[in-house]
Order: sequence, then C-alpha cells, then structure tokens
Amino acid sequence: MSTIRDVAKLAGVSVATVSRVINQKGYISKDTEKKIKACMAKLQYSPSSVARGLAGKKTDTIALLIPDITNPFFPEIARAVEDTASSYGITTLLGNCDENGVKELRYLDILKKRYVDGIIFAEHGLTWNEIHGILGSGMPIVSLDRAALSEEVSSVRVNHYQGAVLAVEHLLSIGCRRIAHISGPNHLITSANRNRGYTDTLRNAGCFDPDLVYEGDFSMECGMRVTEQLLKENEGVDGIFTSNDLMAVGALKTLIRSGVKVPEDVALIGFDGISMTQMVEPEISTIAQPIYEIGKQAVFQLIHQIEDRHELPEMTPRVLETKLIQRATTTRF
Amino acid sequence: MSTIRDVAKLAGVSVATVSRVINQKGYISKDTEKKIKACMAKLQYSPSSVARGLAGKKTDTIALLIPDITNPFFPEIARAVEDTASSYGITTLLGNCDENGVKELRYLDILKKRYVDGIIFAEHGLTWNEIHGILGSGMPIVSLDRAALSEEVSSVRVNHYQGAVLAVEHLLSIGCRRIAHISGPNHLITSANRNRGYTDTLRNAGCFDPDLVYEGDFSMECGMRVTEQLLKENEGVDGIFTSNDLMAVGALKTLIRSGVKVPEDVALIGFDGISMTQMVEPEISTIAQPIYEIGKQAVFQLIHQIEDRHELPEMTPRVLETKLIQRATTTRF
DNA sequence: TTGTATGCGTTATCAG
DNA sequence: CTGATAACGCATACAA
Repeated sequence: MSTIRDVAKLAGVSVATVSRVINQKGYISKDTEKKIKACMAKLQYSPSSVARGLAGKKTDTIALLIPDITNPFFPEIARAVEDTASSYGITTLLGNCDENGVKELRYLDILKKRYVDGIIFAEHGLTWNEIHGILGSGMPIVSLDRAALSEEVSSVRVNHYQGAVLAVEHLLSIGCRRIAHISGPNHLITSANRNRGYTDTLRNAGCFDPDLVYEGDFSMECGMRVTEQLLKENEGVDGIFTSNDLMAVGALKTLIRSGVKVPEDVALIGFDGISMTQMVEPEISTIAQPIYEIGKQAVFQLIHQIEDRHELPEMTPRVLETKLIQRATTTRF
Repeated sequence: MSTIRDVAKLAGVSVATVSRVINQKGYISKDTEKKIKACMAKLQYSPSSVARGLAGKKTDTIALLIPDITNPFFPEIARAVEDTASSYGITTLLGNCDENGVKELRYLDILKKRYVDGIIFAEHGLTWNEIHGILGSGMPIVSLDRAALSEEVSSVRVNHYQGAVLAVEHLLSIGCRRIAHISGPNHLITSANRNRGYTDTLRNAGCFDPDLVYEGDFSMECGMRVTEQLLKENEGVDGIFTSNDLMAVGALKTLIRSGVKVPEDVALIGFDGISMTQMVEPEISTIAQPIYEIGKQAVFQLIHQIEDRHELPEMTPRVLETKLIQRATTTRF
C-alpha cells in the first residue's frame, strides 16, 4: 500500500500539496494537481481513513448498532440507514450487540475514539452514565428507541402508542372482544408504549382483561410458546395482538397447528411491518412502522450533529406515524 | 476522552510504562502496575484502537462483508462468526455490500488500511486484480464462496454439489420424477455447483429435462414469480428443488395459492437450512449447511493468518458436508 | 524496571 | 501557490 509520501515523492512535491488535492482545500495550480492525480492513480493510492481519523478528520463512516441481527426488523432498518448514508457518501459499519451489554460496550470502546463520525443505536441497554460518557467524548449519537425519553439525546420518534391503538381498534372493529396481547420485554420503552396503547384502548372499550397479557421477548419461538400457553389458559380468546411481527409469525404457527382457524376463530395482528409477514400463509396483518423513513431520519439527524453545513433536505423531526396494513389474518367475510 | 498521556501524567510515569501495562509486555513492578491501573480506571481510560491500528498494532477487530443482509442466511452466518470471534476477544464489524460492487470496494478502501485485522467475505464480486491488491496489502482474508476455486485465497469449503445430490436423490426417493430446479445466479460458484449436482443426479436417473431449470436470484419474490411461470409452462412437475431456502418459501407460497397440494402434488426442498423454513406451514425440507461450523472455521482460518501463535483448537480445514433435513414438504404418506 | 525518542499516515499551521 | 513541521494516540527499539 502506498502512502501519501510515496505519491509526493513520485510527483516531486510535498505531502502537504498532495493532501491539498485530496481534500480540495487551498490553492493549487492546475498543472500540479493534474500531475498529482496521475501519480495517485498510478500508485493506486487511497488515503488511510485510520490515519485520517487520528488526525482529527472525518472518516465518512458511521456505525449502526443493532440488538439482534436475526430479527428481520433490524436488517430492514439497516438497509434504510445504509441507503441513505450511502447517498451522502457515507459508509455504514454494522455492529450486532446480541442483546448483550458487554458486546455493546465493546463496540463503543472501539468506535468512540474516532473510528467513526457518529453512531446510531437501534435499541440499547446503556445507562445514563454510559451515554453521557459517549456524549462527553464528542461522539454524535442518535437513538431509535428512546422516543421522548429525554431531550438530551437525539432520537427519531415513532408513535408506538398510537400504533397499538390502531391495532386494537382494528381487532375490535372486526368483532373481536377477548383480545390477548403478547408484549415485548417491558423494560424497552417501545414495547411498553405499545402495551399502554393496547391496555388503554381495551379499557375504553370495556373489555380489558389483565389475564390476557403475556410478556414475550420478540422472538418467534416465544410467539409459539406463549400462544400455546395462552390457548390453554384462556377460553374464548378471539384476537391476538403481538408486539412485533416475529412473534406474530410464531403465534400463527401455533394457531394453525392447534387447528384454530385464522381469522375465523382467532384474528391476529403484529407490529413492525417486516416483509416476512407476507411470506407466510395466511398473510399477517400488521402495524407497519415507516422503516425506511426511520432510517433516513436517523441518518439526517446524525449528519446534522456531525456538521451543520451539509445541505440536507429540510429536517422534519416530526413524530413518525405507523400504518395499519390489513391482510388475511384479520379479514373476516 | 483521556489519552495514554493523561494516565501517565496522573500516575507520574512515562507513556511507555503505561503502554506496557496495557499490553502486558516487558517488565513492570507490581506497584507501578497497580498504580497505573488505578489511574486508568479513574480516568475511564481505554486505548484508541485507531491510534493503535496506525501504530501497527492489532486492533482485535475483523470485518465480515455480506452481500445481502435481508437474506436471513447471512445474518445467521454473521452470528456464527461473531460468536466465535467474540470468544477470542475479537469484535466483528459487519458490512452489507448489497450485491453492489461499488459498495464492496468502498468497504475495502476503508478496511484495507489497518482498520481491521482481517476480512471475511461471504460471497464477493471481486476481480482477481482486486483480490491481489488486498492480499498484497498484507490484509488477511478468508472467503466463504470461492470453494476450491483457488489455492491462493483461504476459504472454507462446503460441498454444495453433494448437497444438491442429496436433495434430488431425496425427491426421487419419495417418488418424484419431473423435478424442477430454481437455481441461483449462475455466476456464483456455489449456485453453479448446486446446479451441477441437480443436473448430474437427474441425468443418472434418466429424468433430466432442461426445460425444468430456471435461473433465480435467491430472493423470495423470485421464488414466487418463477414458480408461477414454472407451473404455467410445464405439465406434471411433481417436485421442486430451489437453490436456497428463501426461494423455497416463495415457491411454497405460490404453490399454496395456486391450490397445489404440498407435498402430495408437488414436493419442495430448499437449500441452506435457515430457521425461516420452520416458520411457515407446512415446514420446508432443506439441505442444511453447517452454518455455525462455517462461521467458526472462517474465523479460525482468519486468526491463523493474522497470527500463528493463537492456540486454536486443531484446525481441520476439511470440506464441510451438508445434511438433509426432511420436513413436511417432502413427507408423503 | 522505567524513560526517551521515533514512526505510523494525515491534516493543519505557518512560513516561504 | 507550495513546503516544512507539529500534532493526533499509541507502540517500541534503545538507553538509562
């Protein structure tokens, strides 16, 4: 690998001059610029982002930390983030934290020191101390989950509560009255908000029953297991709202295997809007998050923190809304 | 963020001494070591991997480049790689290339210069020139797809050919005679090998029909579309072997929607062994790759290139075999 | 056992 | 317009 010095030597100029043409900064004569560019090409030179990072420059690289790469929701987020970042010449590095605090910290340790220009968290298990540590280090961050939890850390906000309301109202509208809920981990704010939306709506309708709420962990296996338990422990459940799509897929499976007719006996609706809901039969109704928009806004917010000049399309950090997508599992004739 | 110099100052020693305790290298008195460690803790110091990389040291970080993060096979590979790497204290950075040569090169540009200690490619579109460029730069690489294509680049080898043979023999054994194949992109060696396995086996059995071979692109949509076309253009197809599981899921969907009974009318088998095959009803038979083992071997091979000393469990770079997993889509009674 | 000095590849500040 | 040279944070021969 050739360095900036090799180029300088070959071109018969100083490294400073080469650096200038690389960064399009300061004055350089057309002649030397052309000569230098030729030399760079000949040596197949490309600047080291590491050295560049050390020298305090931007690396044009951001990191996206996700909790579980095998949950398709996050790969879809990743694509959105990557797409957007890519269109600004920014490369995205992914870190899979595996719901594991230790790994999360390990990533941070690596990234904090100018490895990347900024970090996007899709759901994190950090303490406030740790977050302040990062913020203090000057590393721009954006969070995808702490909706409205604090003004201190930039985040893209999705109205999970309203999404859950949509889901439950939909189930009510097609005639369901005993509607169960398989929630996500209660310590996650997103999950908790969906839970509230469910509870409130059902209370208003006068058919809330705490026995019908089960805490899940967002995995498909859990969706299967809990649904089994749910069917065993309760009579007359005629609708299920799962806090994410993966659990809905699991639930659907158990329902079919148990000989329960979907949606005739039990209607089913998930949350997220991942494409897997369309891969199964019957296709699963869901509350779709604006996945692409989420990724896009996250990148916008991050870039804004990194530098204010970037001429970005008007930042609209409004709260993003979810959308009901009705499919076979909630369509009764 | 505190630097090594801050620690040195606080501890009243030189940076070299601090560096020694960080790297457990050279002699240091128990006393100063303890003192320095205390200072590091107090300052919440952790060394910058960037500077460390620049200074020619290992970064204990590797990169895994995957072609399509939304194909669940790769997240599963990623988990295996991460798991293994993690157990050796190595952090894995992911890059999603999106089947996009430009992005692939962009990642390489970033990674090449001592950003990471090594790179694992899960399927790449690099030319030999480009590969040599990386090799020449001293960056260790391991490839997951170029099975047996060259001795120059280290790779973990899976017997895709034999896997396809297994699949087709299985279909034959349950009575299928007109067996269609939806292949992957023909320019991918893995996909081509599976295709050969299919063709050879069917030829030997005397029932090969080139009209029943369709080229797909490994996506679910493609699985749906091609299956539709396949049903329209051919009579009496009684078995389908798709070159990966995602296409099998798509195929299954089309079959069910077309009122075709699976497996009574048409049996179906996929390839890869991703867990999604168990999420649908009926569950899909598949040729399972030893996903975890693949990731593990890739990491082992990479570490071996990075440094020879690491006491790794006996390296067994044997060819990995696939395994038939029979499920409902090929179980006739 | 510990300190000094130098280099890693770039950028940035000042002089020419 | 261009060239030295000092950072950036760390590792490492070489001294002490």
